[in-house]
Amino acid sequence: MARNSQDTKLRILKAANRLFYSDGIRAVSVDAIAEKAGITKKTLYYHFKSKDDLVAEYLMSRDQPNLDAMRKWFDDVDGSVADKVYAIFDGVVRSSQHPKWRGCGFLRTAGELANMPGHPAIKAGAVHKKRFESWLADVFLEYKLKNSSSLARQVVLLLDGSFAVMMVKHDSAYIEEAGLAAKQLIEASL
Amino acid sequence: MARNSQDTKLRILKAANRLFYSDGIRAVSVDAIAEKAGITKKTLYYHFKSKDDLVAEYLMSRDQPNLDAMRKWFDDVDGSVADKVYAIFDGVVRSSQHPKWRGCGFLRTAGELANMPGHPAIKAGAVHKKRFESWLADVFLEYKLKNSSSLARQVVLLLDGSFAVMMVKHDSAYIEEAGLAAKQLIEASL
DNA sequence: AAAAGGAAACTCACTGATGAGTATACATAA
DNA sequence: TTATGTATACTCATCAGTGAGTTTCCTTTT
Repeated sequence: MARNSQDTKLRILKAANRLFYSDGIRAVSVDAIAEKAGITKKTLYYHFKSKDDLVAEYLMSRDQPNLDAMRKWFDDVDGSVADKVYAIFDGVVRSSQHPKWRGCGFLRTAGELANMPGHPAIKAGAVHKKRFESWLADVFLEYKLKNSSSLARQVVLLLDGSFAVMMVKHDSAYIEEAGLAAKQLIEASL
Repeated sequence: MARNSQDTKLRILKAANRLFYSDGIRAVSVDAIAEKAGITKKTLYYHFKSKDDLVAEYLMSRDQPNLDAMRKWFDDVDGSVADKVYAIFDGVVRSSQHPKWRGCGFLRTAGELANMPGHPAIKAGAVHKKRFESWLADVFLEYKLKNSSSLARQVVLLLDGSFAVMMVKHDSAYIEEAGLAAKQLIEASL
């Protein structure tokens, strides 16, 4: 067994990632994560001071990868800004086909911890959403759209709306509909 | 203590309502609900066959009241359809000021139970969202808007997007922004 | 170069609390 | 007296977190 701190910590985080995203926060025990990571619970507590701490680190570790995925979908499509933003929604549609897809981990975690407003995991979610919104606003500004920051918020609302609706009705047509609405709002701001 | 079945069942449901909505599903124990209702756990299990059953009934009991609130906000405002729909978002803004407000119970429950796709509580959420969407579509049809059903979906997406974003960033400006987007989309369909 | 020491990374086995659900019995209204 | 409704007191599983001790590896001393 690797006696390398970074390696072990990463394995724990990876196990936490899979289990928390798949089953939720309170549904997953620290024992289950330790077992999945192939270490004992005490070792887990050596690397993370509490379950709450682990939850927060789990979400922080998702910030950059999620952002990168969105940007890639945007960048990889040729066309107008509206088309490129629509490509983000299309990327989410494709992701949602995967059997392990469970929507947005940030939103689901924040919803589950709604009675703990100051929880670091919720802050991590706020940071992530903010970074995405800022990136969008910058993009819209580059493309010389009117009301770039309002528009960015509206696109965020539509995207998170897609995630929300998908939790209840597992029908990706809603994501497409949100993409169309986003496209329309962007085109009206040209 | 009232030995009236309906009365007791209602008290249990009321207690479940408050606790589930406030703290989430898995964070609330059956013991806590029984205590809040002023009965013993055994009595609770006499009226509900399991915790899952109670969760489902909790959400089903919220369907009509939530729908009524939305309709009232819509009806109580004079103006164009766009104005009346905006009033719904404005109603949510006002609700969100209340310290006990925790967003949409249907979405939060569905998110928490995302690993149990067939759970009756998620079905109850789907029914509720569907009824709201259908009502909106009917309203838009009455007002002779183009693409009434698409438009209804877009408004639903914006509203649920508001709930989602509010879970993470407690800033009601997002609800207003969603309301403005909804207004704009509706006006474009006149 | 070899031994000693100490810190870092780990395990085993446990605690006290709490979880969902139940066996049995008693009370009340029809 | 019988069905309905309620209570006391339990079961057994699982929870987050910990106490005490062990292994590995690197550094320092001789």
